[in-house]
Amino acid sequence: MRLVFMGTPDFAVASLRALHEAGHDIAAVFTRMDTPKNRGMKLLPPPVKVLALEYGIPVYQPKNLRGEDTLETLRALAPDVIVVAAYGRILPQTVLDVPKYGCINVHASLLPKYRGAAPINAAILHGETEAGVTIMKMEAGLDTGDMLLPVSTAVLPNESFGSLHDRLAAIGGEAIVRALEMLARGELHPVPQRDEDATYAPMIAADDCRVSFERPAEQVACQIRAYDPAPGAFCTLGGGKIKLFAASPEEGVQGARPGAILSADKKGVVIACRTGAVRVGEVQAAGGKKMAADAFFRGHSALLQEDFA
RNA sequence: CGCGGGGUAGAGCAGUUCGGUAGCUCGUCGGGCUCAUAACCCGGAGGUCAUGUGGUUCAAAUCCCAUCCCCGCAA
Repeated sequence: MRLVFMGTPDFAVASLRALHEAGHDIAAVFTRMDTPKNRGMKLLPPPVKVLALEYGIPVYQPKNLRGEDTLETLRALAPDVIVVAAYGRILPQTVLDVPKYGCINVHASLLPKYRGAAPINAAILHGETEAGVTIMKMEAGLDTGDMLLPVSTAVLPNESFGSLHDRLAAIGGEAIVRALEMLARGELHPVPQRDEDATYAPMIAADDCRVSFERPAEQVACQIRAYDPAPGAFCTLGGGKIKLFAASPEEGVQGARPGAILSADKKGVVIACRTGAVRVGEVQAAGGKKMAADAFFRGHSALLQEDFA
């Protein structure tokens, strides 16, 4: 099957690799432009671009997909299908119409739940016990197309975003390869999404990552795990910003002042919430590296007297 | 040249303002105590203070210069 791949971040890399290793003829890879700004203004290529170049696949990084020249390029590539995985751009109808079999998306949720940009974070944030990947037929709406192949996986207890992300990326790679096999055999059966069951997972805003201990411990723990390891849920301690990682609810704590440090040892620091408490295994203060909470407080013992806020 | 914090013992930090004996908590090793322990007591080992064998100085972790590396913010 001759295809064009569109994707940008690490999640898409797994799919690109799987397709390449399955022997598909990947005529070209479309990805976003190198981000010209980082600390020190470094130009960073998207992960998908790095792998594509490694494979010797032509890479295109158009500013948008509406330009006539881009459309011409796509048509000239004559793909049977376009595979999209976290490309980060809405595909206009003109692009959707190019391939014979249309455009197929690898989406990291069990649709119709969590349409949108940050489905994996949303699954953790909402305490889901099941997550997954849905291979879907793309249409003009945002993740609204017919479902072709859903694959689910259990969310482990206290699992963080990073771990689930990597697993779903791998599952996505396997699923898209399988879906293309089924497509070739005419075995794919589109199933419409029930729009009334749909929920959205919008892009993560900086404020989403701010932790408030004036909430139940379960929610606090989910929030911390939803942004672990990146971008990192944060709060303040002793006037400084501090990120929190490796969180789990702590049993048997009640009535403590929210934000108070109840204990700190090798297993982490226990912080009181509105109801219950959370145990945080790792922290990272501004300017510092991520480290075990135990190690952090060994060098900042005065902060043990402060409250998280 | 986007803004900013940092590099000191295996880990985390203090010391740098105002140059003058290398410190703290933990780990580690040895010993003691204990029914026992991640507890407690005593003792020891372990550091070219990121690099330049750079500059200033009688003397630099500390002041000056250059370089490398790590991280937060912003995008």
